[in-house]
Amino acid sequence: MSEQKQDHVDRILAQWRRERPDLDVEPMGILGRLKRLGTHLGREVEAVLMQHGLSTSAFDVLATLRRSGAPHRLSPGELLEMTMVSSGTMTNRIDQLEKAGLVERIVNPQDRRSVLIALTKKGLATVEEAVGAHVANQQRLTRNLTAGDRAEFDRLLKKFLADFE
Amino acid sequence: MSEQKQDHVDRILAQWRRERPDLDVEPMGILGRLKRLGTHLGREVEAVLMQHGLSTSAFDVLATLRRSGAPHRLSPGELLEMTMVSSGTMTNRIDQLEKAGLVERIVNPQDRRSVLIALTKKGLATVEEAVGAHVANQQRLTRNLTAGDRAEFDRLLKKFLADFE
DNA sequence: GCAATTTATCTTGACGTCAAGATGTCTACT
DNA sequence: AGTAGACATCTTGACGTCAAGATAAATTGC
Repeated sequence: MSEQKQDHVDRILAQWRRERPDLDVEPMGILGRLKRLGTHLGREVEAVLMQHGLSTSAFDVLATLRRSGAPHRLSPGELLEMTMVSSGTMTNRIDQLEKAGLVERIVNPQDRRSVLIALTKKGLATVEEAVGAHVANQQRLTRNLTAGDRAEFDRLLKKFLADFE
Repeated sequence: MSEQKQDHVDRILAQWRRERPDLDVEPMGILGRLKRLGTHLGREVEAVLMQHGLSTSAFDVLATLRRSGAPHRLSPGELLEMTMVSSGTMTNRIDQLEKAGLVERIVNPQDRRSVLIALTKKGLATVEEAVGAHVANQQRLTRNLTAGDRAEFDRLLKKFLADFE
């Protein structure tokens, strides 16, 4: 019972059912909602991080370094493994953060092919502040789901995600 | 019971719990999985559309025109309402599709500020073919979820999405 | 009718991303 | 030692996106 009101995606599906009744659009509903939700959430997250002078990309790198624990140093390759981006993208992110004085490249005397990316004092202070606001924002964004909804949603996301990683 | 194995996001959360036990990271798990899943799904979708010579962006516009029904014409403004992108992005998408001969701009004699974007014969043929492959791909991507999972997942997505639109 | 406002689309410049390949370094084997 | 291959990072060029503002046309109010 208590079918929710027709939303944007329902209208899209209704158009397809009228125009192409041969297609099974149930998966399209799920994937369409997932994509729209991701876009909305991404924008909400970005808005808060921007108040701390960070893009989502920049925050991702700083947060990865921070949660790796002291001394807050990882190689570009290690950062790459944790962030689903290409090597070129990571190089670019590190360049920007270095220009902003939030990380520094430290040569690795053991292996001169590689470098270590280290949080600077300023980078650590910035990410510590930003992560608090970010987590509070994430709580705000999920507060309209009940505890049961959140648990069930997370279970389904984890199961679905497991198909791809 | 039957807790699933630790995944990438679980490892991130474990790091945060060790480094910042003061933070409540439950929402971060949900939002993190949602983002990663969206990235994976986006790449899978793109791969199939590329086989038909289309980017996801291009397909979105062609599909919006197709499902609007004959004569498959909408103004840029109408396309904008349905696609969550900025006006500059839509102009660029239409430019690319026009160059490729998949749509054409038709002047609107009623209102010379606006134009109508129409699927060409080639555009219609392309999207009809692509949408079949796309829907089949979406079924493949969701086939590891049970019917019950899919219904529940869709319910939660719809409820969550409603907060933002 | 005419000016001010609103509407619809397009332009510009900046940013983040990727794939492909270049560069420099290390390792293993001869 | 020397060389072939593997490895780690960076460079390049193309693409899609956005915010902000430009342009042009329609509408409203006087």
